Amino acid sequence: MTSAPKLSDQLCFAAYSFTHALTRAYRPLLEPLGLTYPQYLVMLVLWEADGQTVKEIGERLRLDSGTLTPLLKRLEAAHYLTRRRGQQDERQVIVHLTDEGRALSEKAAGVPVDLGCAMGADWPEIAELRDHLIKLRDRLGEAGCAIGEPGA
Amino acid sequence: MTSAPKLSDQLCFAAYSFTHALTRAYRPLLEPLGLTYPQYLVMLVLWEADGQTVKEIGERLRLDSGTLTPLLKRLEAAHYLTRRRGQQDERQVIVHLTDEGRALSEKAAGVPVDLGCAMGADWPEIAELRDHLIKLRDRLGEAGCAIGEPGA
DNA sequence: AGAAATTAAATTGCGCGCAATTAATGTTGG
DNA sequence: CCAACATTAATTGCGCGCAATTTAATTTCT
Repeated sequence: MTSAPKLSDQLCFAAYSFTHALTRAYRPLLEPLGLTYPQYLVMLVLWEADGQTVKEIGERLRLDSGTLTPLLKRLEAAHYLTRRRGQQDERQVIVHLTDEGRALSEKAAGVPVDLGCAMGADWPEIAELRDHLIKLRDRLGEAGCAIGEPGA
Repeated sequence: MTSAPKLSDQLCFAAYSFTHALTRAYRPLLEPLGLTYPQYLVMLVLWEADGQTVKEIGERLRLDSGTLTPLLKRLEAAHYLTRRRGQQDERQVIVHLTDEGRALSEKAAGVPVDLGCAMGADWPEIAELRDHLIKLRDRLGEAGCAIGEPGA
């Protein structure tokens, strides 16, 4: 009875330390590109579809404007993208890749390959892991378990 | 050929967003205890074994003194622990729980249960997930794949 | 049309996480 | 013994992540 409840903490720490190990592994790969890992995620989103609003990028990455605004300003200062107010809706800011930002995607092509290699890249296992993580993440988001209420 | 390499990025983002969802889920549970998630991790380590050095805590949690020193100072200011230089080796700082810090472990007993509940708590699945994450984390740490060298 | 509510982004403040450096203590080798 | 080296924490600087607030633009309701 005393050992079972700890398991969720152990999973959480495993995820926590795994994520930090990941961003550490990405660092040397992304440094030549002049990107941090969160900046790389934003570039991935834009490479997939250019011209998104801050809100759209935030929904994709689950980040808010408090995180994204300064991050996007840094990417703008690095000349990888531009930020312009939408003309039909002046509230939103539309983010466009520059030529340099678009070109970066080719230099970044090797990154996921190297990363997969560093992880051992057991492909089916990795796909299964990803699906479990996403399932649990979405379940946490719904918070169907009276979270916030003190435990019995 | 274009879809396979993206998989590692997808796993990384899954882990990244899962970890953030986790700390978000912990927040309302830990707030009544006056702890952040990293602070909770430090307390877990000390509840397991009191009187560890900063280095030992850091090895356990994979954090360095740049992160731990200010964090421990906050926990000291909250009267959950004390920090004293070791007498046989003045370089190291030994961290001891206060009575209040020890007592906190009882108030925190419900946290992993609530968390497990919020995740759906399919126990065997969670154990498997934890083991996979730790295996990949440790594999990344070894970096046996010429990481840091630009990809072909 | 005009007031109230809503939405989007920016701003502020705080706590990590980590690289790089510094300061102080210990250890080792000549 | 003492100089070179190693180890432990602390410090500095920067980039997230997020809660809370603010500002500006748009929508909605009457």
